[in-house]
Amino acid sequence: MLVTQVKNKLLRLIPADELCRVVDMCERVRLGPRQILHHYMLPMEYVYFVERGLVSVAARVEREKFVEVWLIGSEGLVGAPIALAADAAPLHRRTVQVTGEALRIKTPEFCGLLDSLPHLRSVVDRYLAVVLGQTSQSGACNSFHDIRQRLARWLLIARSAMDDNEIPLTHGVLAELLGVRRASVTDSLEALQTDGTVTTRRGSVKIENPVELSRLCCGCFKLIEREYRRLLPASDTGSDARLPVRSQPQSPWMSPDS
Amino acid sequence: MLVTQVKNKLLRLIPADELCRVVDMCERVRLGPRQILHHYMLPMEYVYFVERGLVSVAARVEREKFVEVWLIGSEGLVGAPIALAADAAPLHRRTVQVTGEALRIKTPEFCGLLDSLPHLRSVVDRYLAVVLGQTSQSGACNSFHDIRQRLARWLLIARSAMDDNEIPLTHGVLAELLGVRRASVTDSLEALQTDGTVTTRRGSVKIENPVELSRLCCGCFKLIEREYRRLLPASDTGSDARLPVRSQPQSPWMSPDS
DNA sequence: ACGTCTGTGTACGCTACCGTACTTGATCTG
DNA sequence: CAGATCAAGTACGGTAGCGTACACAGACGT
Repeated sequence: MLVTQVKNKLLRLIPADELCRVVDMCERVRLGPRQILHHYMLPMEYVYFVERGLVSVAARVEREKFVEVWLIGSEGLVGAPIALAADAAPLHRRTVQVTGEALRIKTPEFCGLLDSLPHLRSVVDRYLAVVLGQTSQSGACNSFHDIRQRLARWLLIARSAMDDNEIPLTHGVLAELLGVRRASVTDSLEALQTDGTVTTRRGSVKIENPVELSRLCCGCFKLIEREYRRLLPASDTGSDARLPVRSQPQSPWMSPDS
Repeated sequence: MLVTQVKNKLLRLIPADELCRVVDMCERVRLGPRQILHHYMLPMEYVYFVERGLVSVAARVEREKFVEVWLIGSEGLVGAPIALAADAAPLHRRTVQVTGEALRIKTPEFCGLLDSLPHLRSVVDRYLAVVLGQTSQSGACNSFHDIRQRLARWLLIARSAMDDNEIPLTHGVLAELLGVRRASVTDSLEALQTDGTVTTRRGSVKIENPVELSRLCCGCFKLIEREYRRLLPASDTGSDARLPVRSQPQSPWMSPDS
């Protein structure tokens, strides 16, 4: 598999030698519509570095009723909590929401790589910190902001995760993910459309004006996005990104920048 | 400091030799009422192993308006996300809600210990997995269940965190934490009181019947509690528990300052 | 072209929860 | 003991979001 074709942003943050080791053990798979990558309360066979598409992680709140808790696109990894405890990811269900593809690797092999590839470990750890921030901020947002703002936040996060302004999902699916009525989504989307920030077609929402949308949204999105950028700065130079020097094994603590 | 007097449940899960190394670098401090252990967006100077009392972690949802995202008692650690990235914990504010005491250690020294004490690392990792589960489940719960159920969940989690049926907080504080009106808390508590599961005094709520309360609550609490027990089984023997460890201490990578 | 299916617009009554604010009761202070 | 302060109970109108339901429209297969 050609390393230079890897699109996953976490993988693109690790140096070429480690990247090769990882990619060698991966297989490229298609993420089919509504495919369940991980069932609720079952062991996780693979972890997936998403290359294209969108995967949602949802918590069970009732018999056969799930609400999304975080979102994974090409900036992330499906199954990251495995890195914290090999048996650590059973509360939630991972479902493909937008088809695409991913590099997948068997869980035990992934754990092995984490132990031998320090940059991979570091990137996954930092990604987990972002997920925790994103999830907790969204959770607070859920209990405080109205549906319109939460929908705006969701669309903006999805846009970042997919690197695409077009989000091919129906109102019904969006409603499920947000844990609200389908009709509420329709109403909110209409309002956003009136503001000129999005347009809708049957089965798809397109973000026309992200900047304006982000202004209409609550502050939660900006906090989440800033956190991602702070902990996982984008590598624009591909797999040859300059990588941070390993140093100061005694004290990796650093003071946050301004 | 006497190692045998350590009450923190995470510390009690690591073997005696590691425990001594940790405790040697800690100082025992009092957690005063309404004390802010970590301000929003500022570097974290210390991490705290809570020995008694209750600390809440809250996300900013508006100018000077915060909503709780998770809860820490003697079963946990204030500042755990530091273990994922030394600069990883700035989105939220940590406030003492119930006075008590804690063992605190300077952040850089904590990071150093993580790299040299594999059992400590393992316990903290697993605790982080629990926090992620708890936070995400609560977030979903926030957008789906009514105030009464969320209050019941909160009380049960607080009870586990404090190991005490008496939760010395006013309705006003509970309302702040849940992100709802003070009057709504009064109403819900009254309902729970009618059911005979709790009693209230001025400035305090006592759980009279945890089993029944947990039945009235949504399923979210049970999921959260089960996850804690699964990943961090209680050590009745003090310090001889065996949890899996990472094979390689490391992770000194720092993000390039931007 | 046809019926069929799935997605979207819209409506209606209902309830949980909100903002506000006033009253009563408990605790502290001088 | 008197007065001040803070917690808790209660009330009331307003509304966001709910469940349900139905009609219409774009897409699709035969």
